Amino acid sequence: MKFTQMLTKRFKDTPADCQIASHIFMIRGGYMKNVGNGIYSLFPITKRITAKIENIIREEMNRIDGQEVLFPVVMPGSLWKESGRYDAIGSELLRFRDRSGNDMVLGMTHEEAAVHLARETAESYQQYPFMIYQIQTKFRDEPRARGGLIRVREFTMKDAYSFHTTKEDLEEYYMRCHKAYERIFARCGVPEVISVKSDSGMMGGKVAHEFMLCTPIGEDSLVVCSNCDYRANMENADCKYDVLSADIEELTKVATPEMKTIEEVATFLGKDMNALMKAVAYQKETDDKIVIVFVRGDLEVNEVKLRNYLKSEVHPALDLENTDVCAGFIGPKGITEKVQVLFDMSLATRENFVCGANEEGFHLTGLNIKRDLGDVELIDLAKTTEGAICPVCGQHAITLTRGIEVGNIFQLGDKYTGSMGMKYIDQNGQMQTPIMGCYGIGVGRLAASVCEAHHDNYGPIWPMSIAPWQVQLCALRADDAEVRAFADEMYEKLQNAGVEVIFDDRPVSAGVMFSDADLTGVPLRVVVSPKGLKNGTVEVAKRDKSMMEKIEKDQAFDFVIETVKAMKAECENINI
RNA sequence: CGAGGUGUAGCGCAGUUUGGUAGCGCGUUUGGUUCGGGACCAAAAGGUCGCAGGUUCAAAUCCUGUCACCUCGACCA
Repeated sequence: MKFTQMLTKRFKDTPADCQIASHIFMIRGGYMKNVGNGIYSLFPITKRITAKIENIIREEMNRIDGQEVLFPVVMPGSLWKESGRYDAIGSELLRFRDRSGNDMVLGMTHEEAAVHLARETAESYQQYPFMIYQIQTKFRDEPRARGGLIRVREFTMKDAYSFHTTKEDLEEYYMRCHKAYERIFARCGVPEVISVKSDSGMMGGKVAHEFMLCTPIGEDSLVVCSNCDYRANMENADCKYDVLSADIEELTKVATPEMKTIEEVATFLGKDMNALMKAVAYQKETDDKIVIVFVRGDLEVNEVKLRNYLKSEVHPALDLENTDVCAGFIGPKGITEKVQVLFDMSLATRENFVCGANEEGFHLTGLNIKRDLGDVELIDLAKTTEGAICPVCGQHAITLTRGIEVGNIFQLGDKYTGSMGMKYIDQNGQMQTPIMGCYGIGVGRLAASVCEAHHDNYGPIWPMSIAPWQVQLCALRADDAEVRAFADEMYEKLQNAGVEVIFDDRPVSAGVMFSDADLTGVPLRVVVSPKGLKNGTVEVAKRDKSMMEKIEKDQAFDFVIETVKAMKAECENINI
């Protein structure tokens, strides 16, 4: 590709709306153009990167016996009504009507389509197991797109669906897929991507993992044990606590006028935050009932755990009028029966809690759960914290970090095959429901994540495996006859040798050419200049600055070929 | 959905307080001089100031509405 012929434009100034590195560079470097909220057109440079990522994904999916298919982007709503998700999913599912007035949806994921495709096709146990996948456009009407390609509404996704006759077979295949994902991320130049135990969310199913690139700009909070290999998304990280023993005190009512927040009460009574019992109020979406969650004062409620326990969407309760609870002084003792009350596990860790007295201006001290409340069910509903106890190894080794979710895998079980009536005939001639797994990777998000992981102040540093081109050939002074002739010949020879070359043949100054090359992020750069040719050399440099050499011009071609080959091999040298 | 912010040339911005008919830098085009880290000189093109309505002799500027985009939040009773 010659630069002079390419549809591209770069910007010196950081666009006003960009906050994170990948977004800044991908706008400044002319990688993409915003079309609407969370919707982008991709320029050739980005299409080349995503095509390479897609090929790596395709190779790895095929390695685990995946069969590539293509589902439709637009589906009849009736298909989604079969699984129940037409009504279960909120407004992120874009619904519309066709000219006949039929309900239609834009595909945001394709479990329904996968079951639809397979259910009349895989009739016999002999056809199992199998996996089908596609690489295709998804649309999710996200409440808030952000960060360039990190969170968009329309995006390309690889989504795979496996079908099995036994749980053991699903579990085994799930692990194969886990390994394939590790290979994909390693080959794309981000071997640091980790898998964490995750909540299955709207997908349903029990076991799920997310693949996360750890970075401060990540949208998810991750819980990582620094002592063992326990890793989980904050959303469903298990909690474990030390138990503090103490002499049991009397239950006493104390005046705490105007003390409504945990901090105020703790300070006023001279107690630690963890001696308080905090009440957090929620409203269930299913029946609008108010739920009060009691949790230790130093902890926070994990709403995902709460949602899963209640099997209902929950919202912070803003209005406690007409509930008979005394805002600011809510306590478990003598609380109104109009609300549902839940107790977090953390309340088992100590005695003598301070809690609201359900009376304006008063709290109770010395609350002993067993003595004062009887046998109450303690549920794990809290968020874990930095330095907490690891639920696996038991050490105080929990650390919190943030991550971008670049992929996920789920064991779905029979959620879709069951609801959509998929059956096969087993060895005994009996009708059975197969079980499923599903496996996704966001292609554009992965590209942006690689940029997040590999960039410097001047632009992205693409790994050789997914770089838009392998070599950037810069002709400094393309108007110089000798330079032009040498660069033209080098371009020709490299192309003939199968090397992907972007040839900057513009008559621009060195500064412009180098800045643009930095933004392009091609891993190997060859600079042909009058000065160099006078000394009989061309310059060969790596984008990551780990190499810069002057090579005899007669040997330059061979040197570049060898270097590209070595850098490619380095990307493929993974031990998974 | 809640709060805050911003909409003026392809990009970055000034101008809005105090109404007077739009400007700067980058980029683009043309000509010339330069040439190894975003060169210089000269000339030129490019904007119904997000949109709609209102006030006024006069609106980018004031008022009302609306749309779009950005950031934070969606939890401590």
